[in-house]
Amino acid sequence: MELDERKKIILKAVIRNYLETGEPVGSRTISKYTDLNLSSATIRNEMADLEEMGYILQPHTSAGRIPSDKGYRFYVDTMMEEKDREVVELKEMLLERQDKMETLLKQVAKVVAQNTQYAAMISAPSTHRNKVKFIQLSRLNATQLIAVIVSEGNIIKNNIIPVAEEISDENLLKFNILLNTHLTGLSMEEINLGIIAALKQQAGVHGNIIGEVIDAVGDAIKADDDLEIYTSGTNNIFRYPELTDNGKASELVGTFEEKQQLGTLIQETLEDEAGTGIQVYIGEESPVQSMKDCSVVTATYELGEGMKGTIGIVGPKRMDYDKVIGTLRTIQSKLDELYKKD
Amino acid sequence: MELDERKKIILKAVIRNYLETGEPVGSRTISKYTDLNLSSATIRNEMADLEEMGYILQPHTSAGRIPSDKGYRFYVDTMMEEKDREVVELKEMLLERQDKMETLLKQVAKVVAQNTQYAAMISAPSTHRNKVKFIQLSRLNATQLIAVIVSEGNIIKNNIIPVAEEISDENLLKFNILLNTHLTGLSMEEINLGIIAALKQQAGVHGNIIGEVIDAVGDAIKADDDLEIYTSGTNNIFRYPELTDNGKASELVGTFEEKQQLGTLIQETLEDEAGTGIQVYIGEESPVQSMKDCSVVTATYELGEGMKGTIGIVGPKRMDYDKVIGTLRTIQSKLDELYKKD
DNA sequence: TGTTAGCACTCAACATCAAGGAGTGCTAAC
DNA sequence: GTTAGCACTCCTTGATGTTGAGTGCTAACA
Repeated sequence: MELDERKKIILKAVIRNYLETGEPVGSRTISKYTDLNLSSATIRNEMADLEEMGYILQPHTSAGRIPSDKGYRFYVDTMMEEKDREVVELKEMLLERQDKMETLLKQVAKVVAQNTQYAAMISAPSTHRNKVKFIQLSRLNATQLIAVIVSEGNIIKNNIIPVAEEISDENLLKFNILLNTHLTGLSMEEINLGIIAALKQQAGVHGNIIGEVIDAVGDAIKADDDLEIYTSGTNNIFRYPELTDNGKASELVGTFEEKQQLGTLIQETLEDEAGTGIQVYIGEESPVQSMKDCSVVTATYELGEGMKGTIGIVGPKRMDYDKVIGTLRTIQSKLDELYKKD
Repeated sequence: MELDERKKIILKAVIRNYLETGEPVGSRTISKYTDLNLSSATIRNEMADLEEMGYILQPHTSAGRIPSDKGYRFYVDTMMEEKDREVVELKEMLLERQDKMETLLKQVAKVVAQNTQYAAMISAPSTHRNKVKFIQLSRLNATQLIAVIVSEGNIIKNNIIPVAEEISDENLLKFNILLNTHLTGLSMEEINLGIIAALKQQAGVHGNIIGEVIDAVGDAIKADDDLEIYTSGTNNIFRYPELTDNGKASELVGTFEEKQQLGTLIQETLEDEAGTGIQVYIGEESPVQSMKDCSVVTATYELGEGMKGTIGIVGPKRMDYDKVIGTLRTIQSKLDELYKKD
């Protein structure tokens, strides 16, 4: 069977109505709601077809129809074609320039959650392809050095390095020059074994310390990998009974607190990124188990120079996709602007 | 009326039974449960007295009794007298020495939550009374300095300082010596206007920059105040219907995510600290609105030298106070040990 | 051939009602 | 002071009926 024009109109009407009310929608409603001028009986026949085709389903025999995952998918796809540039006015949107990346991200998550009334999460931009901008070793005391590593985007990392023997001021200065000349401007991937060997050689007798230092630098960089994710509006899930019934709330709250599983979502988004960087996971499509009853919309944002992160919105399948996608687009561009002012 | 010995026994029996079952407990149950050898009728009379005195209450006319806040308070107080040193075996307790304070705290929260099956939170130890150990200014580029401040306990803070005019290497070195000689060993409160004025004077022409630097140092220290709190096991609240019915879950989850309100709890605990550093807030006693239906047990822990933080456990009023307090005691001593190995 | 009116049917939701039972308060007897 | 007995309360549970929204099917219509 084919999804002809009339079926499409009816399907959209069913979905749109369900998004608004959250109640199963019947044939009579559609008959009045659309301007097709068809009787409820005709609509019923079409709806039976749509059900057979898997776009809608009945919670029980004598109830109206609700969209299936496949139905939502159809809706999202056609909707995204139609209004690709819908601008959404954000209430109380205040994203000031923040020194601290952490504060900025928390703020973004909060704004997104408040505007959409769904749960929001945001991952810190990966520093993966980031370049080292500045390294400094200082002596904290006889047995400890402190390494400060600054990368593009002014992400600062510290690490305390224990050392066996004391290092003279002279050597410390030498190390600093050595490290900065050799490592500045390199991305983390580019610091390979060859460079490390060369550094060790030039460090002479204190070569072993250079080893420890490089390890520490590696540590500092890896530490960033262990997903910094901020969430906001987790409690918005309680607005939607279908997410919180039957103990589902517990799982979802757990996922949002643990953040580990959110990482897989972020990962997935970053990997198969489409043109606009916005993706919609409906129900079973979601890579996260606890979100099989939700829809998840993710967007990659960019703070320039490959500093990519992900924003995610989690809500019921009957979420307001228009608004959510619009909000994410707006946020994307706001973040873009923010960086350009730099 | 007086709370005589028999009444105490009955009250305790009621509470203990209610802690186990979560159901209102009737006179017949108590008559069998205790070894008082009293008939249910006698118990009934006593229970009527206890209700009049406000220790227990009836959900409805023909139901058994449940403890009131006052009842719980009595129970907790007498219980804490009796077994002040109960040792609780912690399952899977693995607190390894962690370089990163953050990782350690998250781990503690997780261990506590898993062991007690309640929601747990932990605040980072305050660096308030902490002493400056090391300050270093470095030049990031022509217009930016980076300040690294290390305090006792190796808490590291960074701050980027924008500067109008470029500073020579020579001056930078001078500044560093100046800052370290004057500020090292001082607590944050001790850095007063007098010292700042003296520093500015000695800095000469670049005095204004010193001002900015001090401000940044202040910033770095204040930044720590904005409560680093980690939570774990928030979803444990779903184990207890009395915490999640009627939309209460939403509020609680919100509180745990926002963390701001948890701050007041932490604050309160740190302020009126008793001997053992453990406090119990039952129902209305809690300073946090959303926890008026919960009990909260908090404990201050110490990582030596005035580095005090707070651990909190949030659960239903019918929580297993014995176990919770035992767990907190154990954690307290483990953390103490951990620091001593330093 | 597509559309529609009509009708019997289904089923969740809701209200009503009775039975069961846990527990109480009170009274009178021990 | 303690206890047995009894009437009473009120939640809980399950059964029963009613309502209403919505369906599928059929036959008639354009």
